[in-house]
Amino acid sequence: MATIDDVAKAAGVSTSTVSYVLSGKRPISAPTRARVERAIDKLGYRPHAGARALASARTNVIALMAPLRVGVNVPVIMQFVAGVVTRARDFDHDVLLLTQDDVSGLDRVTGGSMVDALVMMDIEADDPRVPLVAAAKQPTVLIGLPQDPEGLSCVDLDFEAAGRLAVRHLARTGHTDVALIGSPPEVLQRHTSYAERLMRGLRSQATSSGLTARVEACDSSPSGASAAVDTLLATAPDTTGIIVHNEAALPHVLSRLAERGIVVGADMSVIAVCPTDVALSQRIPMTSIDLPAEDIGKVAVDMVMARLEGDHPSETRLLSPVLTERESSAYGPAGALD
Amino acid sequence: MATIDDVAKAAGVSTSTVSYVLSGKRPISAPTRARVERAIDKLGYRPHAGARALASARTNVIALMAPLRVGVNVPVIMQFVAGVVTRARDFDHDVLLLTQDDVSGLDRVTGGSMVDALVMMDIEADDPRVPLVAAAKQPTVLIGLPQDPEGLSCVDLDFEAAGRLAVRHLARTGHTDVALIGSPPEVLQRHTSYAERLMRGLRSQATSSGLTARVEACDSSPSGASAAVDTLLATAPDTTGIIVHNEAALPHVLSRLAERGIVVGADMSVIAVCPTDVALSQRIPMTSIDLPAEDIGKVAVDMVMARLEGDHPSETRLLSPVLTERESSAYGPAGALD
DNA sequence: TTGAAAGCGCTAACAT
DNA sequence: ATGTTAGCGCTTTCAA
Repeated sequence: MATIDDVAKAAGVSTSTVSYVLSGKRPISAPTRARVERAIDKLGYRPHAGARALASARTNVIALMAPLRVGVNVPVIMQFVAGVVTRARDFDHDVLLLTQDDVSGLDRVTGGSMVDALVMMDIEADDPRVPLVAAAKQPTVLIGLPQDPEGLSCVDLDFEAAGRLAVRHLARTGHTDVALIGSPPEVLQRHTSYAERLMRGLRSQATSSGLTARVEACDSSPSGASAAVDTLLATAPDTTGIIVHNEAALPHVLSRLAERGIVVGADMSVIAVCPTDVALSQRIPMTSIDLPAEDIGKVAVDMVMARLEGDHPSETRLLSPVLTERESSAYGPAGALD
Repeated sequence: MATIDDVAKAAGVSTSTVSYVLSGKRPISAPTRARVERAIDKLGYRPHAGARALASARTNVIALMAPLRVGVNVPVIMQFVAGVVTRARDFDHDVLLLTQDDVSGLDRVTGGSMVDALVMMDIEADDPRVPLVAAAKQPTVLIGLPQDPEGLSCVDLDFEAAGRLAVRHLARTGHTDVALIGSPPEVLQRHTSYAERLMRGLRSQATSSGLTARVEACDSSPSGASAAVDTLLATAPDTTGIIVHNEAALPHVLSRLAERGIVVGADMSVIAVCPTDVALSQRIPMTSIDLPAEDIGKVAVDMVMARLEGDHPSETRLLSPVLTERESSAYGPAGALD
């Protein structure tokens, strides 16, 4: 491998000149620059990442800590990851992938200066990783919210607003008895923040809109989804509006409703909270509140890069939910209220 | 951040002693080792990854190039990724994630010495990435097979054997007219190797077992799956055995068969080629040939590490397919033949 | 506009 | 069993 000295020699300049041609951190005359550039690609020169990191204290790598457990919303996670990786490249950074159950990985990559910054997904209310990254010298952005986001940078869909929006929409379209079919019990037990935030918004809006709102946890399996639907209809037979916040269970919920002879979009209004592509690939196009997973991943990178450049303060950004009406919802028993 | 010199000072030894305590590359007396270790965790010392890479020409990072495009078998990809990441940690390596459409990333990470080795997924017959990695100084393992695997390290399920195995099983259980519902047309157009290999095995076995075998490409959407089923039953109404090699389409294929009043496991035998967890999460437990995605990811790492250590030659490892009978298959019109 | 040279923090050959 | 020291390849002051 050619080194910067080889390039300097070949171009008849000093090593620092080559370095500055590469970094653009000081003006270089056109002819010099040309000679250096020619030497660079004649030799196929690539700066050595380790040497660069050692000298500059910059790695051009960010860490992404993602839940790699198989089974839970994998496609959605991939959308976040894709957003992060794509945007990182825009900032000339690569992505080091860490898994959730490798908490010691945080120490390793931050302490060992392997990365310039971190993005962490799937934050729980009382997440053990948060104190670790708060103590690290690298800036971190969380996708999701811990209990106390004070002093941290976070980004997520505003799930509380999404809960309110969904209920408000159902209320306005004449529904009086609504229900949430939500995350699997395990997710709730871990107090994963998005699940609880959505429930909070839903309950508060139900109260202020004067609706009854029931909540069912829902295992993502077909049988789990069937059970949730059956329980719901047994205990609250007057329900005419369902909010589904569980991508994996959604198709099974719809199947079960169909099996029971309930026509979605007529007898029952169903609003999904999920990425748009998921909403569109169901048996009928779903009225949904978009979970813009890829965008959130990109915003996370934007935020972490901003903190890396200037001394931006930490901030929490909650993206406003957008509801799009499609074919799975209709007016309820009370009719139009607007 | 504490440096190795700080540690040496605190422990009253030389820097090299600290280095050797860390690497275990030469014997250290028990008391010395103890003093060094105490100093290390008193200071919270972490070796600087860049410095280490510069001095040792080892990064302890491997690159994983994975298709991050949303939509195609994402959960299965995640299983491969999980296997790679997990096993890499066993070798004290981290994983740098590259995406397929970032071909220049290969140059960047190899030329810049960012990684010790590479694992590449989703290999196409004439993959443009293959010549690049073949020229790199880092060893590479491909998950999948290019047209000409000569001189390359590859690992995959033996899809050709899987195709044969599936057909042989159907033949033995009395089926005479079988069909493949396979990958989406895009995948076939890219000549993704696994799709073609499975078809080849299926056709050759059909010939030697004297069966008729029809092949349908199949878009992963519900409507694509319905169309494939409908076309199949229209053009080959005597079909009693179907092999499905398309995880995403599988549930929709089963739904369509059910809609048409065809009872899977009685009127129609269906064999799925997919990870076992996918086979088990269908409406009925599927007879399947396992795609051991996580294992394959692990083997890929094992192979790449072996090449990194000794001077192992390149090799291609094809894992033997295993068929497990469950409830989706039964004897066909010709009855038991064994 | 360019060059010289001092590190960055570690590893490993060479000594003892 | 341990210490000394010469790099590894780059960035960035300091000088010109």
